[in-house]
Amino acid sequence: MPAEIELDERKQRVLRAIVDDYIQSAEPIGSRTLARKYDLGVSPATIRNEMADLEMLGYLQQLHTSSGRIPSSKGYRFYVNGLIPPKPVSDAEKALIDNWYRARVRRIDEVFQETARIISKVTKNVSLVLAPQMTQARFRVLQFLPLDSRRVITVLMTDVGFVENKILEMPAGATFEDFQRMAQVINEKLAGKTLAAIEQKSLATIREEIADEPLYESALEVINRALDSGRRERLYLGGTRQMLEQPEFHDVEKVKHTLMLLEEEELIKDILHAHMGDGLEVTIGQENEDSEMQDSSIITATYRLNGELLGTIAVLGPTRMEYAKAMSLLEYMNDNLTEVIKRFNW
Amino acid sequence: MPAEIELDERKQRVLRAIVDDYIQSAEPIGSRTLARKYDLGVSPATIRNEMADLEMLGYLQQLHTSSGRIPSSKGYRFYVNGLIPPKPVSDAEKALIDNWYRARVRRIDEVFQETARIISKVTKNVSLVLAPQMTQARFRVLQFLPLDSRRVITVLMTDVGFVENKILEMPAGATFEDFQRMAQVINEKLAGKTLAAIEQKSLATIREEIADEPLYESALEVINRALDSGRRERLYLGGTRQMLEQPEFHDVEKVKHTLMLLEEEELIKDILHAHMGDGLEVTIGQENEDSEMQDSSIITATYRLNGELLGTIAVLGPTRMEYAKAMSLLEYMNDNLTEVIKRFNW
DNA sequence: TGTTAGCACTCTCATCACCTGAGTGCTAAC
DNA sequence: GTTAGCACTCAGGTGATGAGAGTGCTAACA
Repeated sequence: MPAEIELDERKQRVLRAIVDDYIQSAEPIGSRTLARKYDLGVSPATIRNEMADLEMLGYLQQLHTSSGRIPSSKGYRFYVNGLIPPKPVSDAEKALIDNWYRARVRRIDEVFQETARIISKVTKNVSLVLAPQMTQARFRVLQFLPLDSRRVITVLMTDVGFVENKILEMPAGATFEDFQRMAQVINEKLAGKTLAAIEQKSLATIREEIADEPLYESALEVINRALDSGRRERLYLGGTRQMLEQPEFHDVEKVKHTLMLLEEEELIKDILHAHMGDGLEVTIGQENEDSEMQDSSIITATYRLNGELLGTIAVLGPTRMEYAKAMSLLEYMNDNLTEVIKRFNW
Repeated sequence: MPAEIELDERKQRVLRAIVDDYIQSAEPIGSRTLARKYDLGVSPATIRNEMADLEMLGYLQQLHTSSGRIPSSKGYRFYVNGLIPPKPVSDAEKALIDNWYRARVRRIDEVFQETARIISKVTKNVSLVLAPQMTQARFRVLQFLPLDSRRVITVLMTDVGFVENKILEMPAGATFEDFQRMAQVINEKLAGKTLAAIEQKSLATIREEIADEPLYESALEVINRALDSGRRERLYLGGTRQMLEQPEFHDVEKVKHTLMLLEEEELIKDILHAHMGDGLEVTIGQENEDSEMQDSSIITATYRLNGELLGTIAVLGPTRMEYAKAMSLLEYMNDNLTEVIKRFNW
């Protein structure tokens, strides 16, 4: 039976009023106060009946016999799918956000850090930003630069300006020319390849060719290191302070629990990956597969550049969350992020 | 009147027992329980008299008429100066710490991040690590590398491998040779100078000389940016989760307060600078000048390399803190940090 | 037949009185 | 100088009480 038939128009109005109110107040609400605060055109008794029905159908729940109702995961889901009032990001907020970026962002990683910060600041919840892998970046050049008589700086660059560098000690017999030769071989082999395409095989052939050079091990290490950190997706967090504003976290134990969860970087990344799709995705309470997340909701948005999937931004909070606000903010930040990244000549 | 005369031996023993106990339990303690738990050789009544004296002299304080005593700032001070039981870092802990560094640290900034993490993990308090400025690093070379027909990568290096890089768009008429020429001028002027020594004056002369080159503004911007981030001391924080373990932070408001304080990066840096001296410094509760810190203690240690002041590491927590443990840990981390930094060819 | 008023009932939460336990200061005896 | 004893204080737990917000059910009404 489709949802449209399951809930008639009045039930929907009641449900919406309850969710709206609970999102604001974090308190269960009963029929009388609901009738007083919202103009539903019917008496508390009628609302009571509707509420009883809604509870039967699983949209509401009651903490104990005589307290008001609160929305269940199913209730929030219905609300998000159909009842949610639009709450677009205001022009003033947009201007604020733009300025913020301009003032604070200089390096590319700061883009992600600031994005996380902004999201948490506005939503007063934890924000997650998964920065893109750089496996699609192309190997540009490996350079050795003499530092002094016994040391060289190694610099590896890709076409997005991603740079890995290390200082190497020259062994006794080596000269700077040895390094130059070695660099030439490496550059010929790897130039233009994506980091993803540089596999052990191509490294092995290089290894053979330069095996008699001094320090060839170190040179390969620099490359490997660049590959490693290029493959690594970085996760940026924000809002571990802001979340304390939510009444849900007035209990220190809950705070601890959430912080523990957030420390599991791999787990968080997995969750974000699972939601990586197109556009906005909202996962509410018990819809989460992970048992740790059953009383949290997470909203994710995937950002792309030229059609290519780059990463994900997300808001994580209690199921009682300002979905409308968070959703439109994520949507805006998503577009914005793409723009900002473009500015960085990604 | 010197402290040695002010407190006779028995008073000292009583004070020490009280501080030891309070550091463990976080509860005020009274004469009877004190007599039961610690073998002081006298009756509760006698202890009561001593405690009354200690309170008169300002070493103890009472929250209300009939609860036990807790140490005052002055009490902690006396304890730290003379009564503190040595609590050296065990060999097992040392091994653990070493492994930790080895497993997690690859880049130089990770050294500081991990140091902060270790300190907070062991002390269950907030840790602060102020990383050294790089103003003493020497300008090594500015390089332009062609990326494609319209873009170049700019890389600026110092003798400690500190690298700043940016991708520049080439304007219509410019050629790569223009950049090479420009780089030559800049390198001649700046090579070997410390970042601190590169002032507006020398930049101005360069500006004059290359003013007719395309994109000279961008080149100078890269240099300026390197100077900026070289001058900036980075602050690493750790333990905002661990601090929740302390009973002092069972109240969410306190947590908020501390997190707010920690967000004031400049303030924190000022505080660390103020304590930058030689060796270990302990500042207890009301000894802090900042009014926000009156019920916190901070222990700082300054690390150096070849006699040169590099930075500061610190533990920040409630006045009730395991001073002995924190102090010996900081001392050890201090030495350790110097060693690790050396390994990075700083 | 759907809506509403009324009523009895439930449950949480705040308040108050009360008691207990841990602590104190003071005094007198050892 | 030390200690036992005693009267006193105060925080925190326990239990009773009542208010307030909520419910479900029934009967009356349009």
